[in-house]
Amino acid sequence: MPRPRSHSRSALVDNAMKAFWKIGYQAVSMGDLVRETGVSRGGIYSDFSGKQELFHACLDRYQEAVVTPAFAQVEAEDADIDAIRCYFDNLLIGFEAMEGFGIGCLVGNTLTQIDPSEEATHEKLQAHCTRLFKGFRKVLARENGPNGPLSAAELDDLAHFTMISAQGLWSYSRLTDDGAILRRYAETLLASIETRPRGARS
Amino acid sequence: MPRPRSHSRSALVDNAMKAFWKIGYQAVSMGDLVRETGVSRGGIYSDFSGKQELFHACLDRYQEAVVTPAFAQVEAEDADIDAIRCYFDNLLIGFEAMEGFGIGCLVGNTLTQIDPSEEATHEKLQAHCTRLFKGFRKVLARENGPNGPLSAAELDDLAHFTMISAQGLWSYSRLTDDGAILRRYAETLLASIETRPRGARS
DNA sequence: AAGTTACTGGAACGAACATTCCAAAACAAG
DNA sequence: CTTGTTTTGGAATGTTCGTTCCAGTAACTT
Repeated sequence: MPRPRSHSRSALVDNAMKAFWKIGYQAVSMGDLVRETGVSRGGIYSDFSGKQELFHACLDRYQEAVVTPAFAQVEAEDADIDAIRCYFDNLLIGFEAMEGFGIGCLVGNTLTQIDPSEEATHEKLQAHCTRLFKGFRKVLARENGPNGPLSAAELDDLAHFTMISAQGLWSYSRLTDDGAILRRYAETLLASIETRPRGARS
Repeated sequence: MPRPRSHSRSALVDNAMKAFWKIGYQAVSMGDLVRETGVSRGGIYSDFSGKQELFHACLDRYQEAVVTPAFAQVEAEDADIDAIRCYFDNLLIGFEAMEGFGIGCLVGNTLTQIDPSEEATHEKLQAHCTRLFKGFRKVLARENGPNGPLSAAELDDLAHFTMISAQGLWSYSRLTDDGAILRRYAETLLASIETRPRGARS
């Protein structure tokens, strides 16, 4: 007898995520969200207690709908260093396909808009970075092999290096519309990374 | 006969800059600015047409009061690659001296809060990145020498690499309070850069 | 002293905001 | 159809925002 939902919760979150991504957490208004999601104010507030809770759901959705597919090759059990190359290559295909400036990474964008006292949000952002770190770290360790030239601490460093540089790439994609610069950045980065576990230096 | 100013314009901009830096362009309110600068609403509006114009003045002030001193060694006429090392080292001393999370770079923070249609702001951010790029580029070219292993295009790439990575470092300083990770990031970056003009590889 | 200018503190304003509320509409089941 | 439930569009509410305004006061000149 109850009327079923006319809007799906996941479609709501999906569109809201895109709005937060494009416009930014602070700048987006509930009016924007109503327009972009096609769900009424009442509908949104019946599913979420407010803007922040909806945003948290969007951060989770970002992980599963954006990060998981993009990062799948790196997180695969048998991934080698070419998976990292592939990950960056796919990012760049995205940048190059886009006209005008990029919109960056939702996590990176949010990072500069909240202050660390909003702990729940802050922890989600940290979790994202930890996820990337662990993904890279595992691949680099495999590439290094059981008796490779890199110590555990050096693997940590290199994985952090990769993760933070990837964030820099996303961030700079908002500022330049020259995909070639971004591509050469990624190539320089990959060259730096690939040299290491293959034993060119300690 | 006119009464002289009781507040200095540069102190106003200086304090406003800090507020924008800490709290963010979108999140800071005129009330915050009044409190942080100690200048009344009327005083602010008599010097600036509004929040945005004040912010632009703050971006300019950031260049001269923050970037210029921090970057002076790199921009010096006789700078060599140790100047770059020194630049990062000073950044890290700053990170390590700070308790809790960092506040990032005003430019990097702003980058994710405005959309590119605000052209005047966007151009100021691009100018900042160009400045860093040119500073690094000149040092790397000098280090490379007139007949060094790196071509002009490779010098461009490496300078972009350094600049974007520096932005990544600033950005990640907002997310971690572990200065050691940031320091090792910088060391890995410097190791990558230093290998190149010294001819270890083409 | 008077005159002139500059700043303050806060009131006032309209716009925009997040959130709440509800009458009407849409739908499903009987 | 009727009844029960859910969703909608938009009005209403109370807050906060950027901005304007001004009476009072402080500082300087003559």
